[in-house]
Amino acid sequence: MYIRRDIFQAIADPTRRAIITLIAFQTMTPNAIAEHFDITRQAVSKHLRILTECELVKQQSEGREIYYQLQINKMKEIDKWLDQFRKIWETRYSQLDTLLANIKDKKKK
Amino acid sequence: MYIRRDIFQAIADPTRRAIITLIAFQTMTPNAIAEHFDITRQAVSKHLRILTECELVKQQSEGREIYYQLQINKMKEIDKWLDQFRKIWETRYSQLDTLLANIKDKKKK
DNA sequence: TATATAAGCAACCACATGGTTTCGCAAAAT
DNA sequence: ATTTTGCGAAACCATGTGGTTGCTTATATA
Repeated sequence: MYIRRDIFQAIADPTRRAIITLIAFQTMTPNAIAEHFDITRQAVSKHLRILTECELVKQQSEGREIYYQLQINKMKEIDKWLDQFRKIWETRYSQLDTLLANIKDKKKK
Repeated sequence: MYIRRDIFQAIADPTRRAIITLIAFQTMTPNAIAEHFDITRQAVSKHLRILTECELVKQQSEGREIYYQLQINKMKEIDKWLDQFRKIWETRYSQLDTLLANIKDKKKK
């Protein structure tokens, strides 16, 4: 067993996914984020630490407040990983298209 | 705490991601899969159980062998979740395009 | 200056996770 | 008929995870 702190582990937790969605459009402070959940601010802080560690989120201090911002580019890593499968499902679809075309063709004859 | 057995939790583990990639193109038996890793066949079996539970994988018995097949369509759920962010990063890119266009424009003048 | 507020950190806890070994069972091979 | 093989299930173990409470520090505000 080893310490994993990658983006896939980060998005595994539903609360973390909700936080990501929440701050996707505007930066937010831990307190503001915590208001949306039934967990303590400290728990939110721990989630934000994990998100920060895998660079999904960036801090921005403003006085005693810390605004957290989603690093949307990091999300593309998931998209990139999906690419290998996207190729497959597109192929399968085109095969289905061919199959359907053949059936159509046979009916005509 | 509650039991999570969703696709995001399934792909959180690196070994599980490797298994998914491995069987993406051809069905494989647990033994054949286990040969690719430094873990026991039983450990692979546990991973396959998790993948089966969230319907990422389907079994296909053939005598005493069981072939595991990736349900590629299930992978689209991740793609679907990414959609909300895809919109954002495409907007940011078009904003960047506008910015670059403006700079170009100013140079001309 | 004293106090309230925002946030991180540390210690703690119950339960989840990923691995192992051992076992049992059914199918194939001898 | 006996042995080998392929597999899953169960019990067990160390470590990870997600939450809590309590504390400290820094900035605002009375």
